[in-house]
Amino acid sequence: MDKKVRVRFAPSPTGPLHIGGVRTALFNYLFARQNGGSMILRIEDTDSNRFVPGAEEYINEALQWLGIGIDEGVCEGGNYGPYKQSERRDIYRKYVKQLLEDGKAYIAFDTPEELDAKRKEIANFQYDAKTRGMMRNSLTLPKEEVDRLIAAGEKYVVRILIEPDQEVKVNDLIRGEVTVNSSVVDDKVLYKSADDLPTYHLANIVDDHLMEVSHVIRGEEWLPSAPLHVLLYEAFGWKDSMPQFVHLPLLLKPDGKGKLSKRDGDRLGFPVFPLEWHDPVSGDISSGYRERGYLPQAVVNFLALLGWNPGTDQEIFSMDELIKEFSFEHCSKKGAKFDFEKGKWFNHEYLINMDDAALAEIFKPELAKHGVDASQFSDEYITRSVGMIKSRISFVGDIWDNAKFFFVAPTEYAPKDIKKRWKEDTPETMRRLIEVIKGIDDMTSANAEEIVLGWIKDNELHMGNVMNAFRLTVVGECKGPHMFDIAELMGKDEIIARIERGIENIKPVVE
RNA sequence: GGUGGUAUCGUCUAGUGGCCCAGGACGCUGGCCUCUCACGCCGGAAACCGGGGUUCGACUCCCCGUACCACUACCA
Repeated sequence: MDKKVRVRFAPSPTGPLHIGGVRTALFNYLFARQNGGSMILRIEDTDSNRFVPGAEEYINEALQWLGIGIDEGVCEGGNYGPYKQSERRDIYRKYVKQLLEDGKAYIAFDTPEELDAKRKEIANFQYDAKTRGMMRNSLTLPKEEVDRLIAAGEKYVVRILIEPDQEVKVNDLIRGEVTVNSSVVDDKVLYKSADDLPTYHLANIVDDHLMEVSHVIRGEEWLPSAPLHVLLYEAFGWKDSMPQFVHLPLLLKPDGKGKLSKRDGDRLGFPVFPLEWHDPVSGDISSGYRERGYLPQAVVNFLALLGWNPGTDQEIFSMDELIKEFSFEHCSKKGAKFDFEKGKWFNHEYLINMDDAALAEIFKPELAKHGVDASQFSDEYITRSVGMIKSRISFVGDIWDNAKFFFVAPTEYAPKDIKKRWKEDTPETMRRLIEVIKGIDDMTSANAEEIVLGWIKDNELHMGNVMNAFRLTVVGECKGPHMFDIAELMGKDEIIARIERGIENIKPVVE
């Protein structure tokens, strides 16, 4: 009885894909994969005024980066194309005509100015059964006049004819049945002759029907127009094959009120776009998760948990696990405030659990960016160094800050650590330490540690002071991995050289 | 203003009438570990919007109020 699952993600190419849109795409994808269905990418470019060059390419690249696969679309092809609405004019024209002929819609000549005037004149003005009798349309004008106006090239729109006082029921998989009285839905514009294009509402219904979409999974902002869509399916006589509706809760601002917007990212300092976006008109650059050093799996995982939960305590999910566990029953009805700190934590988790060698590959370009020739170091050396520091980073970009000492000897030493750990007698102690290290044959971490610590103990030196001064000369500051692990990896010569440089360059802070 | 939706720790959330004097996670915080910074481990503070019902029993069901969100374009 159930038809094949076919879902669509239908963005408008009016700018970069917003993170909320990404979440919608993700849920569509998860549901499609879970049910062995198809994921369609449809470009809704029915507003010629808002077209932005590059936006469509951006959408494709972003979805690809995140691993949200598309089965049918402009790039992928498919049997239900074209997948770009601006290329479907002929189709829409045919269905507009059908509606007109069936008396389900009518032609209206009211100009935007006339409508504005009416809205000012009448409180809560709405183009509907109560008001259309006083407007300029094919219901009030004689047929000859209508024909004359059209022939004269007068711009017009086609509006749906809504029967008042009908109970319209929208069945939503997350919210249950929502009932609205048709008297509050207006005679929406379905088609505008000015650009020979339908509006979203008409195009959406026609395309979903023709593309045999089984589930319309979209943001909650569409819920208020869902009754109109139901009425459109009825007007076309497609009620029986109408798709199942699912309205996802919105992504909200972290602070304050309202939907998450581009501005919030700028204001609060986190990306609201998956990829960096260069606005072709304003030249503005908006930061992206990818460029910020996020792993796509972490972004996906984080987004999935915004509005959905597994019903268990598990929080880390691979895409495959999400596909397996996802369900609308466990989707929240409530909008979710976007919490950047939690997103950061997810990335940290993914970085920590990442294979050291894989992380090293990601890090190599960063090395080059900082003027380090990666070929100077063996893969093993790079791999082991990132392995040692990965527990203290949240982003790919943090690797360099934490691991640079493995590749470049410190030239500056942290003043606050000098103050705390570099005393008058420290240089002498460090000279003695060099002698001790020179005597170590096997620099393996545990062995070197035993010898050095034994020396500290036998000479009744202060463990914290000696070790931190040692660390200061090698790392440049008092932080980082276990000292003897560092020493093992860098080798005896390099360690001794660094201690010598430290003795020469570090001057005690005199107060 | 109108219509619709939603309402559990600061945030994401579990909870589908008794298992809840409400569980997990992020963040915050005390401690342990320790040569440092992290990680890790052990602890802590922190919530059922208000009022009426229904019921032997409500975080859970109903109603009212309140708050918040969305929509209210020839944009999507």
